[in-house]
Amino acid sequence: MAANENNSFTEDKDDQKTLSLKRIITVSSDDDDNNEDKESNKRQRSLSLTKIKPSQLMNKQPVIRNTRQTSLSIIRTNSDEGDNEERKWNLKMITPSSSSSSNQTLSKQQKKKMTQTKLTTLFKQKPSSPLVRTVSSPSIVKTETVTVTDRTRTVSLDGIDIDEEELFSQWNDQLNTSASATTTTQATTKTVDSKSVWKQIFGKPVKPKPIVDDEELKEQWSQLDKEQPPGNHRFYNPPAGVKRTCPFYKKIPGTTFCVDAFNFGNIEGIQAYFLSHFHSDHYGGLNKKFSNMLYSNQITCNLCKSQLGVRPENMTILPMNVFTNIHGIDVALIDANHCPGSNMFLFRFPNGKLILHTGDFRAASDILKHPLLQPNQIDTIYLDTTYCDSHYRFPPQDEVIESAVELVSDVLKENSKTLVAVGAYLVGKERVFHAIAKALDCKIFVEARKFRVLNQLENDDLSKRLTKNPHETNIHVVGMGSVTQPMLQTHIDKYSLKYSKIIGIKPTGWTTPRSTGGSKHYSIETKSSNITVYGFPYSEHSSFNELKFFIEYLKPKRIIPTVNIGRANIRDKMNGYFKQWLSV
DNA sequence: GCGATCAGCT
DNA sequence: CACAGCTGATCGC
Repeated sequence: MAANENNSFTEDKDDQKTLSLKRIITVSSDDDDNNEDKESNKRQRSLSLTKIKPSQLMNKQPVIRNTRQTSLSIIRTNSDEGDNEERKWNLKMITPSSSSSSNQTLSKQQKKKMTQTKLTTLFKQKPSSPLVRTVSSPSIVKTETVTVTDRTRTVSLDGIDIDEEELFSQWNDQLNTSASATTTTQATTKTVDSKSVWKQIFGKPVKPKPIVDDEELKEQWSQLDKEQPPGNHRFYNPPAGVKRTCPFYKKIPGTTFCVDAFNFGNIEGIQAYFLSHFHSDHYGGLNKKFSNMLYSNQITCNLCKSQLGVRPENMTILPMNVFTNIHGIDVALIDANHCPGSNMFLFRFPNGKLILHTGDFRAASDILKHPLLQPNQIDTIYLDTTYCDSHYRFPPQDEVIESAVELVSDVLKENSKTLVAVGAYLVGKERVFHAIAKALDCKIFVEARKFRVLNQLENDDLSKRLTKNPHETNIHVVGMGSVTQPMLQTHIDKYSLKYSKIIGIKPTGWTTPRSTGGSKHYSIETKSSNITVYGFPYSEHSSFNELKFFIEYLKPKRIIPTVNIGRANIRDKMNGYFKQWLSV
């Protein structure tokens, strides 16, 4: 297909024709859920959101609040200067056509098969979970999907073909060296020299592009500053009696969609409520009374039902990696590499314009290889800017996991009567304790609620290693907040007959990596005779350099950050980064 | 007695 | 800090 061969967002009717159209069949739920839900309801109180402290509102940065009018986003000039040709990519996406047919007479199995994509192993589809089976489709929703069946593509610049594998391995090398090149102090802030990377990749320097401030967005942010005090907008709640309104950055302009916005009741003009993943600061406000239509992936919908009691008729499960037409806009879910059941949303308008909402994500070369994500094609990116500051550097997840596995086996070799407590979120950080359990070939103890949650993540090997019996294994999963000296003491006291020592593993991106000379990526946070707490720089958000590469590769026209946006000075700083990245 | 929300804390 | 909560208190039904 020829639709994506140039930079602009042109309409191309042929595009639509060459892609195969498939229809998802609505399957009604037979509510086969068990009574475990009742038990989970007892835990509801834990799902409330944290509010900002009054003291925080009072004493922080009053000057900045009232004196700075700041902008946040940028528009890349994409106009018709001749210089544009310099940066023009030639992208080809080969999409073999397949026949479209009526599904009315197909068997259940065939229907299921049709909703699945044939991408590479990177984006393998899992079979539907039995927990929530409904694909609710009220009449207003069209459920035609456009299936992308091939991720083969070639990238060339000025007639030179680029080997994508080479390109991405260059990036990985750069990221690795920059992550480990930290000194013990925070003295050097080494960031990757993108210009040289791009020069290596393309064999010649790339001309910088002029960047223009986005006045419209500037205005939207300053409006928001007037409505809300500086601080964390994600947790902001207005004074009693004042209803909080949905901020602009949670709405997708030109649509009736919002993303991760459940704290605002019925939002005016919104028909479709998208949820990117099951973390409380994103689903906050969602409960069984929810009466609109939520759109998310299978895993997240499972969790919304079992943990929050959201009714299946209020949820539409969307398939991964294909476009589904919702209220006239195509939407594709792309794995976000954050927690299980996390996805990004790619919205495609009838005229071809693309908007990407990353939700929470960790940028990786695998994500950039996705056939739906290509350079110079995206208009606006709503970006997870959690670690958008140059001092946030951490190693690739695999390396950190390897370190954790090594540490645990070393400790167990030295003293087999050691209990290993691995910190995790309700959803998130699974790879750490899973890898340890796989290496030791042992089971994983988790509490009853977490047992249910982990069994909904469609990970068979993980599921079969879980146990609710703490005596069956010395790998225990605990909440991240429980990985402290006193709480680990309490924990080991319960099992003191069997264990003489306990180590805590705290895998969080806030742990700055420390150069220990080798490949060990951990630090000792606290230590006593029988208790040691280890911090591992294991992050499920992008590091600064990963964000940088992500943006430098995709080159959107406009960036709207979704985290750390409560303070104008921080927004200014991020805006400065965005300008640099887009001009490379 | 239950669920929802809030304050405080990590 | 910010992440993604957790615990305990209070309020409405």
